[in-house]
Amino acid sequence: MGRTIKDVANRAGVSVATVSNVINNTLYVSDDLRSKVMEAVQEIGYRPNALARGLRRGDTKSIGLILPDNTNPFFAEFAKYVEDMGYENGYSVFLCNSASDQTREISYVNMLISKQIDGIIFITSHGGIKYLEELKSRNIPVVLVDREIPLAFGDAVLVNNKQGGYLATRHLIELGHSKIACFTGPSDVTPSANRVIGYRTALAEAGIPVREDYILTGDFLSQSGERLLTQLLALKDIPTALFACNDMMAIGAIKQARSSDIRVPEDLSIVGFDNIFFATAISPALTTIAQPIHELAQIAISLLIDKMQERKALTEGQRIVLDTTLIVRDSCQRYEGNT
Amino acid sequence: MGRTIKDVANRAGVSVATVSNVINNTLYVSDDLRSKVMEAVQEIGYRPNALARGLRRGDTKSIGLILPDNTNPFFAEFAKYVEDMGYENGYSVFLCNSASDQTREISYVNMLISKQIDGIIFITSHGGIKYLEELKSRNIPVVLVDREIPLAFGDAVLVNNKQGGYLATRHLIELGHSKIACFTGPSDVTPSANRVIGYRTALAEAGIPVREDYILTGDFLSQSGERLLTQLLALKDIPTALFACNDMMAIGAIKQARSSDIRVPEDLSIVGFDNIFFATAISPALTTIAQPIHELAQIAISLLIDKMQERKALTEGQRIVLDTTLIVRDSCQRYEGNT
DNA sequence: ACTACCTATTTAAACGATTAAATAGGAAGC
DNA sequence: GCTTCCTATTTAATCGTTTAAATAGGTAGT
Repeated sequence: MGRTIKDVANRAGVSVATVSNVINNTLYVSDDLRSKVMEAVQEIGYRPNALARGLRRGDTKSIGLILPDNTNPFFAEFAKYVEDMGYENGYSVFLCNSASDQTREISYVNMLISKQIDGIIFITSHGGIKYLEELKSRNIPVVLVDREIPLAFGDAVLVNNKQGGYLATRHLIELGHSKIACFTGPSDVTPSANRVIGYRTALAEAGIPVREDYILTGDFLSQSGERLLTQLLALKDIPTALFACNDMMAIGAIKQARSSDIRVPEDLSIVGFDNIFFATAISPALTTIAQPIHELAQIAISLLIDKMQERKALTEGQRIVLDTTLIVRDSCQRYEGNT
Repeated sequence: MGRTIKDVANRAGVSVATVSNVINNTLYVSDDLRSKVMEAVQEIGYRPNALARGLRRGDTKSIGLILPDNTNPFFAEFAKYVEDMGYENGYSVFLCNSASDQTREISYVNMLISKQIDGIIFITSHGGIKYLEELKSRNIPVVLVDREIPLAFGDAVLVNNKQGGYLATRHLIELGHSKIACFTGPSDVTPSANRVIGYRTALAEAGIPVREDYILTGDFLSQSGERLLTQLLALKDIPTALFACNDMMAIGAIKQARSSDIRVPEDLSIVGFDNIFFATAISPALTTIAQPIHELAQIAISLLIDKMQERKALTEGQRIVLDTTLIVRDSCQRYEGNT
């Protein structure tokens, strides 16, 4: 027993067009036929084939969400909001972890194009724009999130990372620190680059020379926070404060500090970035820079939905920048030592 | 300019069948035509339309992943493994958060059916099997994970939750505790129900009477751990130990304990369940029951892939149960008080 | 030289929907 | 009663593939 529109039509004794019109409410259908159709739909448990429908209509009500790693609470939360708002608007979302690997990003973009998704939300880790060009030429809307790349088209929802890095660093300076280290992310990922710029700006403003050996490059994962802290402790002149470019590395650092008998915040003050839930759960609770993640996701998806529903040629994209805020908790302390 | 197989065929001066045969390597095509086709494909940037292909072939290389909340690190990790192995096998995955809401689960199942996914990995929160029946009748493979429901068909990959609950509780008993509370999840979710059974078994075995007022029901979220701990502290006879049915609630409890001036583990020993990454990051590091999450995901997806590729009528499903292990960290202490 | 048989390629029929265009049947106007 | 005009419904084209069946062209066998 099939379950196609034709089966419904046969059973109800009408044409497929009528069934379609009932289902989609596209044309007037008499009450008589309408109820016959609905009955037949129930009886055989008919459910429209979205492939056929999409092929004909030219859309799929599916979107792609490409991000580095859904396991990072920041992205997890973001994904959840996107999925949630997508659901409310009738879209399903493909989860695509790029693992910050460009090849994989490209491969996912191709897969998504092939699957005819209606739009993409993209938290990229790489600067390349070749594949974005292709999306443009196919008129597929894209919203770039969090990580800025020179955009030929598409909207971008960004966080003011420079301001965030500045805020974090200034907080430490105001607490009397001058030996402030920085854990950054891979250099071709703009968010952390900008956070470091903010860091440098704050130091410069305070007349504190930047020490390049205090700036260590990690990969945003907790383990690299551990590793970098060990590296930091091996320096001759150990810093008294640390700005980690994301919370996961900050948490890794705290963890490593604990096992290295470095007390936080007594021996080392730490500021993170992201304000993930676990920043409140660990001990000491992490002082951090909050990204407006809900707003970020909300804006991203509604921009995307707008574009998807317009259906006209894509226009030059918007570029929205959101501010960050400093959240003071227990991982920082006034520096009392001799400077 | 279109980008269909027909455009490729025209440009290469061959029929669409030939193009298709080149692309899919289905029939022999002379080197001459083959290279002409490949060239044309490159030139116009052709990418097969997966809708049309799926419609014709009867599969989509997409699977659905339904789980309560991708924000919970346990599920996040699970999702990541699934996505990863899916990717390696050419499948894309739809992320579906049910928020433990049955209506939403059903609605997602319908959506997925409509989108013609090839299979579903389902971490359900509810016992209903109506929709599973429909999947069966449509011959869509399902793998149930972690949460057992009477399964008419489909495979199930489970964790021995009774054993886990038992292990956790016995650990506390061996440390000398007898007043042991338990934070459980919603009652119609089997994993926590089974964990509680394990808890009761261990108590019974040690001859400790079960106190029903020590068993509190939460919802697996960290906030409910906080709330339940407050509730617990309001009791006349405050327990000295706590078994939380998942790590998130345990973490919530630790957080709340901290702000209630209850020391962990000095005043209260806590065992969690799941062994999420953050169990190691918080302080005190959480003693917990580890679920073999990687294995769980790995088995789930490979069972699913097997079924999807067999393409024959679904057989009675397998039921695989994995064991848990106790991971001792710093959140428990020997009870020295007078019993 | 004619049939027989391959083999490389093409033709055309699906797949399951949507929808523009065609049709049939009634009501209304004269 | 005949045309005209609606309106409810159906017919058939279409979306972009895959693939079974048809075809054409060549080689070999006798």
